[in-house]
Amino acid sequence: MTEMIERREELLEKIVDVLLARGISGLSLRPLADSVGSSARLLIYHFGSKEELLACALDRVRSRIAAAVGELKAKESTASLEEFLRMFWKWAIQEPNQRYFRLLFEIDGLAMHEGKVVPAKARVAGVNRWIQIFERKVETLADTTDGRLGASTIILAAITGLLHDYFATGDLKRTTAGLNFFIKALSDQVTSTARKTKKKGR
Amino acid sequence: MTEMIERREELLEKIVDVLLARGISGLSLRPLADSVGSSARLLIYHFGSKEELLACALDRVRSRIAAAVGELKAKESTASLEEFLRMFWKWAIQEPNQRYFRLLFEIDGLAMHEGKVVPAKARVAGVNRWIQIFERKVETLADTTDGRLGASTIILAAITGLLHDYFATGDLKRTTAGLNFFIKALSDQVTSTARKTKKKGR
DNA sequence: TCTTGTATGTAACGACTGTTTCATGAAACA
DNA sequence: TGTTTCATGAAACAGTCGTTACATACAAGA
Repeated sequence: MTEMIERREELLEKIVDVLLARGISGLSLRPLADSVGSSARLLIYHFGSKEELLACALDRVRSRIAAAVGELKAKESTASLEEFLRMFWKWAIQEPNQRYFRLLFEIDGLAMHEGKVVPAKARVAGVNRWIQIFERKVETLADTTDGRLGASTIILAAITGLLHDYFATGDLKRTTAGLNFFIKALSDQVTSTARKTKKKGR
Repeated sequence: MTEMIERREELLEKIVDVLLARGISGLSLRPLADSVGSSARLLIYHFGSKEELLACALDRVRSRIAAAVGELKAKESTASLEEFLRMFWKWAIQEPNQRYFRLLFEIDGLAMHEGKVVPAKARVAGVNRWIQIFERKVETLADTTDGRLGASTIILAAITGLLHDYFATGDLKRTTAGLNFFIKALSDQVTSTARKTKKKGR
């Protein structure tokens, strides 16, 4: 009983590694099985079907990411938004974290059309749904809930877009320049919001 | 001779339509052929191989996009950066233009790992490489070439990220709020840059 | 009229897909 | 010891993949 679950977990970790290294599209059972030292027969035996296997593996990926992001957040909990953005960027483009985002981008890309290539469950792991990372950092940026939601959204979008750009072009200098420009614009927003808030006497 | 090319062009247009509607991943010859009223045999006959076919089709996609973007740019050539960004957003999320971006996101996603799923040629069509769209609009945002490159990069990244977000979540209200926040931050940058430039006596 | 080249259909090829069937070994439990 | 359960391998299944061989029209040029 426990042994079976253990073997499953063991396989799952290896599968996740393969997924992170080689991506999900075009992945088929036999080569995957070879990579993890197993057989297609056994993968089906342990997971029931390929779809279930992928669902489990991607769930595991999400857990890994959540844990890694949680660590980063805890470590930088006292950082300002600007500092945190720089930390996050630096963290996101370095291995092995970069692989997480590459895989998420791939999954989001596959979900752009209605095909059933990626199991439905997996989509919840997409790059979006990350808004809450910045939730406590944007309080100085806007004085309404809607404003703060917009601020979180654009911050996530900017980071997402910059990562997307960097992964596709490999141009670290230009993308970092983009981040710097963004952070500068945000800082100015902070001061102007602070000024406005003070003026309103809040 | 001409007839053969004509038939090829005819097929190509239909293939592009299918590509835009259904995406590229998992697309195989026989179903594609059915959709365009042909046969796998003939697709190979006309294009030599599936890879060549996809390369041609994606090149055609890129042409269509370039033409559409060219029109938009010409129409809004006198618009300010802020106006242009709103126009571009409105234009990008409406059909049929939305399909272009969905396909580009899918292709970029597939290119995140080294698989040969997408023909090499196709990658030049990615969402990046669009920097020059904003090249003449960012002059007021920074006073150095590097600064302007950073500005273009973050503008493209923000739009890219917002589109990515909208396509994945369908949340138009929040993503539009994000765009508004971004445009406001940009406007403030414009005025502060203008102030600085004036102060410098340029 | 005969030849030649273009267009198309039918069928097949070999490789690969996810999955299943059957067999067997080993271990745990009665 | 006998029975049952779990783990694994070998092989096959039915289907799809991109591609090709073969046959056959039809049209144009000699």
